[in-house]
Amino acid sequence: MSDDLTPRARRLRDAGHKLTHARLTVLAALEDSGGHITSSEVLERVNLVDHTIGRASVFRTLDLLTSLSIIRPTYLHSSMTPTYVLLPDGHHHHFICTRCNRVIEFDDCGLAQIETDLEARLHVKLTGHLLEFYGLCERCAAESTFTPSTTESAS
Amino acid sequence: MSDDLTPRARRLRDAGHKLTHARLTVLAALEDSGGHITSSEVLERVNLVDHTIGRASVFRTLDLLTSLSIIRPTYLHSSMTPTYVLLPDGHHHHFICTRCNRVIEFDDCGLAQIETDLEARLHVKLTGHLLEFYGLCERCAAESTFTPSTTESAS
DNA sequence: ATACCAATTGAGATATAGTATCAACAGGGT
DNA sequence: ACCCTGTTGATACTATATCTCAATTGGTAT
Repeated sequence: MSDDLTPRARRLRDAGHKLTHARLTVLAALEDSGGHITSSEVLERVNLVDHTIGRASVFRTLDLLTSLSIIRPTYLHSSMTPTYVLLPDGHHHHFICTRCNRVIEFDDCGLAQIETDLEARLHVKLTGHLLEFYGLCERCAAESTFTPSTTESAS
Repeated sequence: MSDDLTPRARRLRDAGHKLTHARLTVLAALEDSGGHITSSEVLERVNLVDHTIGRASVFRTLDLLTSLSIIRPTYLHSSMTPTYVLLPDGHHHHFICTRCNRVIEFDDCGLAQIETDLEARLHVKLTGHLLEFYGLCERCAAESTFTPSTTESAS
């Protein structure tokens, strides 16, 4: 019963999953990164630590962690690869500039009450949430004040 | 100036983009679907209407619409393909069961005040938001009350 | 209408991401 | 230590998205 596990590792085990080397390595890679990491980056980090871990296991672990609301895939950059965010307390919030892809994170969301209401209303058991705001960051908003595309001077 | 455009088409044009056949077709496909549609499904629908429209244009349009906060990619099923949701009034909210992937949508979110605060605090211009709740739906919650994995017959 | 120009397109080759398969292996309860 | 079952890793394979660039088209000025 060595309980020197990280909280997330414990959640994995408590949900009935084995704490395998591959899974713990993926989890460590995610935690080291601090979140906002793509699957390719996870693959890369995992490979540095132990190149015998297969790609399939990494993807399987990402899916597993997602189903446990430990991480959540989201789109930040291209429409190709998801970026995984850690959900420290089951939730995460950020702002994404849809022009330059800058991400601003923040903590408070004031959704506790809404969550409670929703559980009762939809008869569901919530494990977390992700709140994404998007728009233009300060700089991009200023730039698009001039002209939409190729900032041509209006004569 | 034929203004018999859909509101979303107008937003496209107002943002300085051309209303091309390809773009309008993709937009129509999205609107017909009602949202929660994968890129493959969009491709398929577009192809039915006009098979001369290239894949690249479909993806380009999806990215463009995303950058305008007209749609938003999100993960519902696998970690492979994003599912696009329409953002009718710039926002969207849903609950996703992390076990069976069922999606429950709902309208109210009470985030108007939070949005206003955030704009002032982060000095950004918000165009929309996506609020995802996840957890277990009623049925899945009931099932996992018994045994984690092999829960087949509830006697 | 017509002409013009830049934004946009389409085709498909290419790159990238994720999945399927299955024998071999290892976690963890007994 | 043993066993059972969940899990793994290798790789071939499929699915998905991007790149390139000549050709086209939307929209505006004429």
